[in-house]
Formats: sequence, C-alpha cells, structure tokens
Amino acid sequence: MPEALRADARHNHDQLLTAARAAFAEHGTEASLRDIARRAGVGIGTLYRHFPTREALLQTLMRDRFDGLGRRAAGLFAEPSPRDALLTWLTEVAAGSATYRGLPESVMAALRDEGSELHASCAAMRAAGSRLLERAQAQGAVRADVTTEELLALATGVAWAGEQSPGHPQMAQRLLSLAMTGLAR
Amino acid sequence: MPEALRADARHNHDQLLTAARAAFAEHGTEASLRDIARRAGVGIGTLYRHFPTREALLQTLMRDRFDGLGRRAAGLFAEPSPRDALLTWLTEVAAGSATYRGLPESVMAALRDEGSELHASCAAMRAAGSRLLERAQAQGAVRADVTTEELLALATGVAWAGEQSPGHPQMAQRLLSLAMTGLAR
DNA sequence: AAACTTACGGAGCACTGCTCCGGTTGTCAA
DNA sequence: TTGACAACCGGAGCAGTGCTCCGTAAGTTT
Repeated sequence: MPEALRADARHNHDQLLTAARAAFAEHGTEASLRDIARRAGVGIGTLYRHFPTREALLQTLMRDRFDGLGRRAAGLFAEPSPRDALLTWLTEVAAGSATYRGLPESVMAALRDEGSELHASCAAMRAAGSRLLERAQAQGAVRADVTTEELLALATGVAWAGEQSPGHPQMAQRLLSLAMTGLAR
Repeated sequence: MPEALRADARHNHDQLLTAARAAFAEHGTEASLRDIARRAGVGIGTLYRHFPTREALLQTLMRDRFDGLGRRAAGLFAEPSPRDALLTWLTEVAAGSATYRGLPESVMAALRDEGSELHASCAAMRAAGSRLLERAQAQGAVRADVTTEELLALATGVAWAGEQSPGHPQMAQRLLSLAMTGLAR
C-alpha cells in the first residue's frame, strides 16, 4: 500500500504476506513471526519493519475480506427476501472470521478499535450490513430492537464457537440459524 | 484432592490455587505460571509438580463451578416456567465461562475432552442441563431439534463475544436472550 | 535420633516477541 | 558508467515464556 517502495522492499512485502497466510492457516494467528520471516526468506527485522505488530499483519490480510463482505452486503440487496439476505450475509461474516484459528479475536479487535488502519474497511462493511438489517426491519422480518453491533458480535461469537467444536463442522451455521429463528417456540 | 499429602505439599497446593485465581483474574488465563509460583511463594518446579499443565490448574478452578452449575440446573426444576428456567441456567453458564479472560476456550476444551480429569463434573452438568432442556421441549416451549451440545456451545460462544465487547457489559446476556426469542419476527 | 520417603527450588534449554544498528543494495543524478 | 546517498536488510541480543531435571531439604515414621 505505500507508494514508491523500493523494488526489493515491495518484493519482501509480498513474500511476507504469502508466508503469513500459510503460517496462519497452519498454526492459527499465534504462529511464530520468526517462522513467517524464515518462510519468506527474510530477516526478522525486515518483518517488523513492514509490519510493526502481528495485528498489522493480520489487518492487511483482513482488509480484503472486509471489503469483500461490504460488497457482498450490497449485492445481497438483489435478494428478494430481506430476511434470507441478512442470514446469508451473517453466515458469510462468520465463515470469514473462522478462516484462521484465532482470527475471531482479531476481527472483534478491529471492529472495536476506532483508530485502526482498516477502520475504513470496517466502517464500510458495518454500514453495508446496517442497510441489510434496516431493510429487513422495515419489512418487519427482523425485530426492530437489534443493532448491527449485536449482529456482528453474534456472528463472530458463533464463528468462535464453531472453531472450538472440531467434531461439528457445521456448528457455526447451525447456531446462527437457531438464533435467527429463536430457540423458543 | 490427593489423600495423605505431606503437610507442606498441601499448604503449597492451596497457596498455588489462591495465587492462580488472583493471576487469572488479573491477566486472564494466559497469566505467567512463573508469576503464579512467585505469588504463591513457591518454586516453579513445585507448581509443575502439583499441576503438570496450565489446563490442569484451570480445571481445578473450574470443577467447583461446573458442580455448582449442575446443582443449579437441578434447583431450577422448581421454576414454574421451563423456558425461563432454561434461559436463566444458560445465562449463568455464560457468566461462569466469562470469569476470567480466555476461560471460554478452556471450558470448551473441557466439554470436548472425554479423558479430562473433570469429565465427571462436566458430564453431570451436561446431564442436568439436558433435563432442563428436555422439560422445556416436552412442554413445547423450546424447539425439539436443539441439542444440549448446541446450547452449551451457544452459551460459551456468547460469553466469548461478551468478553470481546468491553464497552457493552451486558452483551452476553443480550445475545442469549436474542437467540432465545429469535432475531426474526 | 536415624532412616526413609516425599517434596522443594531453581538452573538451564529451547522458544517467543521485539529492538537496534552496522552493513548492503537499489536508485537516480552526473 | 560511475558515484553517492538514501532506503532497506539481517541477525545478534534482551527479556520474557513454558517446561524439565535433579541435587538438596524437610516432613514422617520407627
């Protein structure tokens, strides 16, 4: 993202992102940063210059996902059922949060942190989700007292629970659909 | 819990538990074990002899909580509304899981692990919860296709989400009540 | 009090995140 | 092409971590 980067710097930057993706996929978000630097064929100092913190590294990887989810929400406006559109979107939010083991923490942190680098992406995604929610509420398909914040917390919490239930790969989706319909009869 | 423990051993055991409670409350479940040993006035080797793993230490602290929740479920049978009884119990499960930052992970691990030391407590709690659920289902107050496992995952996931939303102290309860009633109208 | 068993404590290992700075290498002007 | 300078690299090094191992100390029993 920085312009006018020297050629070797740009190359290392990309190598680091590739290595980080692999390491996070393999060991979760707590993967060793030294190991990521090694995989990228780069010194540990270089890693820290490009990404001063592990969260910075994760945020770079999350940005695309957030932007995608924002666009997806916009696209789901075409869906005739506002209720289904919302549920579909929440399911995808949950799925995205579970890409790497441990990612839900970082997603919640990004959602929380106003000063974050990817706050713009975050806000755009949140706004798109809000429109989806409001449409459903306006049509009376979803209760009026729910906030976007609660929805995102629920989706992320459910993603976390799914990640903790290895024996039940569909747990997150199941819990989300339960919450949508309601446990009570 | 081991019988015929030498006097100094028993004393150190208790000191360690006290120190662990304080440290976990202060720094979450990732608190330094060296620090816990220091607080207890004990060498690091002593800590590891009494509790060979951090999880063992946590489990000792969780056991009482699980037993309490099991008894609580039994007590809630007196509650006239099966639905309210279940919601109350789930709320308390969630609250218990959020005692220390990071505890939800360990709770899920304990629920999952059949060979765990506190599997007995776990199973008893789960069974008591099942009875509460089945009563509500028999009365038609709760949908019939929900399992105890899903309920516990939901409660723990919601506890996790609450822990990640420091600005909203009631988040966990709110999400639980939303899930009970259902987001949809 | 002696003998025996149990328990203690911390040095030490391999690892972690992170900093700091001497050395290298791209880049751009002459 | 060459030189000079900024930009960038790499890894030694620090303080911290989880965990092991074993010589030493201290309760218990006779």
